[in-house]
Amino acid sequence: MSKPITIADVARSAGVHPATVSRALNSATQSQVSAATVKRVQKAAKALGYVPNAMARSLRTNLTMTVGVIIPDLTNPIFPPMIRGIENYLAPRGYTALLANTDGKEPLERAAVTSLLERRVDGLIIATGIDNHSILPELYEQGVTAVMANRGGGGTPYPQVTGDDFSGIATAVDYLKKLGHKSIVHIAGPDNYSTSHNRKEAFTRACEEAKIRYQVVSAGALTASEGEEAMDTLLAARQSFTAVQASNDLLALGALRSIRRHGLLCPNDISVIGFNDMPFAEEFSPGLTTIKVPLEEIGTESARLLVDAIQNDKKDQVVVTLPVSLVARGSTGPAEKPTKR
Amino acid sequence: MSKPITIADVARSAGVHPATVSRALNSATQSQVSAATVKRVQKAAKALGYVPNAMARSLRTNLTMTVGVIIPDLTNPIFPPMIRGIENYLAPRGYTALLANTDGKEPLERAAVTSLLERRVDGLIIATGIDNHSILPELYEQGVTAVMANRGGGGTPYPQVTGDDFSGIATAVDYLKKLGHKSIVHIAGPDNYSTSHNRKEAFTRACEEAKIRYQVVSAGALTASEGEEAMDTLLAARQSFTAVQASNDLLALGALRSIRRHGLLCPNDISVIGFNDMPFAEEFSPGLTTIKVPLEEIGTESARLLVDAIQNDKKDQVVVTLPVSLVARGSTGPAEKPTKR
DNA sequence: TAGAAAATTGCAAACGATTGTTTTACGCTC
DNA sequence: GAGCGTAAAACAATCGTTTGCAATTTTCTA
Repeated sequence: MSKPITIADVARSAGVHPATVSRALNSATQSQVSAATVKRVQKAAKALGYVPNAMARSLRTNLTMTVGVIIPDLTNPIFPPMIRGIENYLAPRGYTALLANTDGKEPLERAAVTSLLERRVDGLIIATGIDNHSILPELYEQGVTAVMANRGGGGTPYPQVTGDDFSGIATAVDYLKKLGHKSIVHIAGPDNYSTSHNRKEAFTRACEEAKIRYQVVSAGALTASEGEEAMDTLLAARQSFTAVQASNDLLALGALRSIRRHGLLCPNDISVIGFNDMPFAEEFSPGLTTIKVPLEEIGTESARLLVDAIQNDKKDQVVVTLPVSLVARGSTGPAEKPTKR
Repeated sequence: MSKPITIADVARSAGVHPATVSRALNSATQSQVSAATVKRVQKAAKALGYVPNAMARSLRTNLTMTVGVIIPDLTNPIFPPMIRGIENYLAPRGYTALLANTDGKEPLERAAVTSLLERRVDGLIIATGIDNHSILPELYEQGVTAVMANRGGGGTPYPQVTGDDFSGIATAVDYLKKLGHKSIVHIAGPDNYSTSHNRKEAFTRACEEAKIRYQVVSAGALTASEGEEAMDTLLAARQSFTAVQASNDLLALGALRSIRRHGLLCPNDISVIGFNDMPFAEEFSPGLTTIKVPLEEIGTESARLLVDAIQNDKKDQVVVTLPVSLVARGSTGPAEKPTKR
């Protein structure tokens, strides 16, 4: 930031041409330079504290070795593990991830995408949930390489990586059924999130197949407070149900709060089961039974697909569905347990 | 990625010189161009789908409008709020944050810093805790603009933004004293983290001033499992204490687990109080009494200082200490409550 | 209406790397 | 010792912008 050392400075100091410095410092072209000069150049570079200018390089090579990651909200605990997975795959391969938070708002998402495209990212990993806005087709048309993580492709043939929502929900419903529950409720998220939509669909299907009485309520957003509100209205209506399956763990958390606030006991009065197995779900009170989604693996796999698409110019739509599993904790128990109510 | 539209294409299409396009599209220089041509250029740019190349621009202007953010571990829940604060300040000012995870390991941190410097970030926000490694002085010597978030400057005069560890600990100790506790334990983090160190110091000082019997044990890392282990050994030694104050909430969480596993009750047998008020601390069982640190504000403030330093070339060491407050929840209660043990 | 001032626009040189194409130098063979 | 092949280094163009300066046009002013 004070004294910018360029390749020309190094060249002068080593007594060679800039082109030779460039070749000597790049492992792919080092063979074109005699071992002696490589040594000399490296020494000079180190002595001067030369730091290559990635922008100048990218301008010339048309490669930024940079990947944009678009997420709705970093404070939602399911994302950090995904990002970790992404970075774990990317870093050893020389790529850097550029994170962009969008709060799930379309204008912010547009701005983020624009900013990333201006920076000429080599590709995009998109994890924001909203399905129906127009960005995706636009991107696809522009020829932008991208992968969808934990969301659908919004009509585009982009590769997708998700957890297995259908089997997860089926497992949850089955588990509740085995515990003796005969009437259960699904707290769904907004329907324009592909995961919310899928889970809701999976739920109704699973219940019908299992011949269990069910009911679906919708929360306005995937947050604890929305979950709490949904449960409040459910309890106020004094519906008869003994278990709740929520579209994600935050909604389930809200449900737990509401149950507690109404003086009821979980799981004695109502069992609750979430989805995702977000960090700290086991610390809830009671510990949350949920469907474990391999979040970090979703990240890794997305990154893998993206790098593959970038490097091999692949265009085929791959859909990777990762297996999920039930984690039983304290928030679920047998129905009709002999208790007050 | 398919057809790169450049400023020259726009110029041709609008029938003007590239320089005019550049000026017409940049709000700072728009005044130098007639309103009519601005319109024409903008229309042409939109029609062609022109996306400016940020790298070419940066190369010329020597400004990337980019800030590097170095954190040890994104999955530690105290960081997402900080990052949110940073981005909230940065985004409206045209800056983009580049995140780098380092896992707290020095080699990874070096690699991250290198990568960021190659990308010519305008400045760095550093939130990794380890105090004694040599990167900081090197950076300072190189003239790199940086701000320390939630950590010390490691001997450099970089600006710092932290929560008020001393008053926070004092408040916690005072609170425990008022509850009647007469012997308390501090679970400290690694001593080379400036916050751990400060909190430990603050603790011993506060206890001595309050004339309370105290004891300090050290955890190997700031994780729940280390906290659990520390508490295990404490309980195994059957020390006489009625309250624990942990260096951060994760350690406190570990303590809660250990207490539960030993068949003891919190707060009846032992009170626990954490530090940070990380997200979901209130969901623990019992809800964790802790010292609330304004994490998001730390982020905002760090970003503010950094942008200030970048734009005004400031070099003075500012130290911002933000006020903290006690949040009382279920994990603390009166000492000597008439209960088993 | 000539001439000067002001407003536009065009020109061309950077910024710092990479890389295809020479040029130079060296070591052999015959 | 001339000719040739090859290795090593140099040359120069290029990537897409921005911006100081010059050239041109427009707008005033007297």
